[in-house]
Amino acid sequence: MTEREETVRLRSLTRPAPEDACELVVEGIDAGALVTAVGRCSVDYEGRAESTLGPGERHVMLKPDGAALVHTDEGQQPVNWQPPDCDHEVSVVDGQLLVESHRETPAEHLAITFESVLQASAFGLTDERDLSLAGTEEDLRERVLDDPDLVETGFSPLATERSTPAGAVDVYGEDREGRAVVVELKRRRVGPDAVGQLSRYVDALARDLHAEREVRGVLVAPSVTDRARRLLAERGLEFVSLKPPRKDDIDADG
Amino acid sequence: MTEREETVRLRSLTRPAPEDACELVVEGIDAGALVTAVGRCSVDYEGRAESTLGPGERHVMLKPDGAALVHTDEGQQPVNWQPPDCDHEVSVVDGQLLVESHRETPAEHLAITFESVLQASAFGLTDERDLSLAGTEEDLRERVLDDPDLVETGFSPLATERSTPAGAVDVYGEDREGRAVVVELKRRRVGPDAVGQLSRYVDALARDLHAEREVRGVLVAPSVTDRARRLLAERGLEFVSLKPPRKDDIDADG
DNA sequence: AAGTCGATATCGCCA
DNA sequence: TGGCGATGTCGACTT
Repeated sequence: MTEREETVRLRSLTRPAPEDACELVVEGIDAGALVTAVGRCSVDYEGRAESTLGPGERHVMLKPDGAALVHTDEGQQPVNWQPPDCDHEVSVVDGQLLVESHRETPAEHLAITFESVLQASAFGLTDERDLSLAGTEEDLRERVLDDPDLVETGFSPLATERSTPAGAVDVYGEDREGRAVVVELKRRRVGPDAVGQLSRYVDALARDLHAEREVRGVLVAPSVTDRARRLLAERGLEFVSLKPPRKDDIDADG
Repeated sequence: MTEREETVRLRSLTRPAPEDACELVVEGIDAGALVTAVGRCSVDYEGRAESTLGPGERHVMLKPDGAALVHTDEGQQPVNWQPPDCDHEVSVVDGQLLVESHRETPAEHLAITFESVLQASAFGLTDERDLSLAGTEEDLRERVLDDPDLVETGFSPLATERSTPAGAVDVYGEDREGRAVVVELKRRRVGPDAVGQLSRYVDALARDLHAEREVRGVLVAPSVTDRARRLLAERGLEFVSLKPPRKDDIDADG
């Protein structure tokens, strides 16, 4: 006989006593719910670095995959967090709700101590999570492979992610003269770091190929900064202005 | 005459009608509250890239600084978001709660359409926000400046953030022989990118200084990957193993 | 488990 | 405001 148990969609408590908040959070985590607790708390972290955060009112989210987020009223990023696959422990210590999250490799521990809880909620969520994203570097690569002349008339792509001792080259190919060409793609305006990356690949490939073989390096991006342009020139590297396609462009290609 | 208005600490609705959810969210935003809405929704984004996300149950957070976050039940990162300083608009369209967030420079628009709302809350939060963090690259720099012999016996730091045509050098100094030394600091194990960064600085400084002047490059980090070690060797660069101090070490220094 | 690199990276600092 | 680099970056993919 099977007990038909309806998934608990929502449990919520307003200004709960620490023991009641603890029970809701524990049962929510056990049930695979996304749990939130809002209230005045302090946060201590120790792991890859160390941090302490004095008392203040914050929004705490515990996800069923083991992630934890502490958000203040400002900023896109959480002020403290734990990544997915952490173990959450919830308890009441000295009359205060204590939420701890821990993982190994690397060893990291987060402790959130609540002076008071304004609201605690447990949400049973289901999500297909089918995000469709366009305008990435991969889209730019497909654009280049579809029409290599956008890089340069007569350019012939031979491989993507071609490995070198310095890392994998985005697009490797030959120009109309048969010279080796390393293409580094960036979806947005680039600075000196991208030039360094391209330069590394060109150097590594020049060592790998026979010495007499010339290797050209081409940075493909919407634009470059002044400093990046100078570095490109110093190293004999080239730049081609190209943006990742918009969704409409991709559709039109079909 | 001043009306003494107590800050609304918490307003919350369970399974509200779209109109009621809309009112709560609008008034919450106007009051400078952190607003959350949990429910089944679809999300469309257009800006630096483009994305669509089909229906699913998610947690939406609107911060008083203009940030917006859409969290699924998985992952540390939001599936969609807007950065701070965006303008939020809330309305009911075709009987559905619609939350929009927009900014210019760059032009970005986020639209969240709710099929249903499980819970909507507005939290009036106050936070001193005094995060203390240790174990950063800055801590590592202070450790090196306090005891330059940790880099090498006789090393003399002359400047931090010394500018070069390729960017600013973390620590610039001289070795016991009077040779110029570029030190690049990293708080954690490094890969090829850090070698490229150091290499750029050394090249740029060698150009800037008189040609006969030798410029050494030293990467200071806890450890390096194999590939990074090979790249260092190829370019005649050096590595010194050093970690950022823990909080206890910093205290002991005082 | 570790290496490598992209990201709507975000964030802070400085010119 | 844009450039530049750090981040407890995260996340995906490969080895």
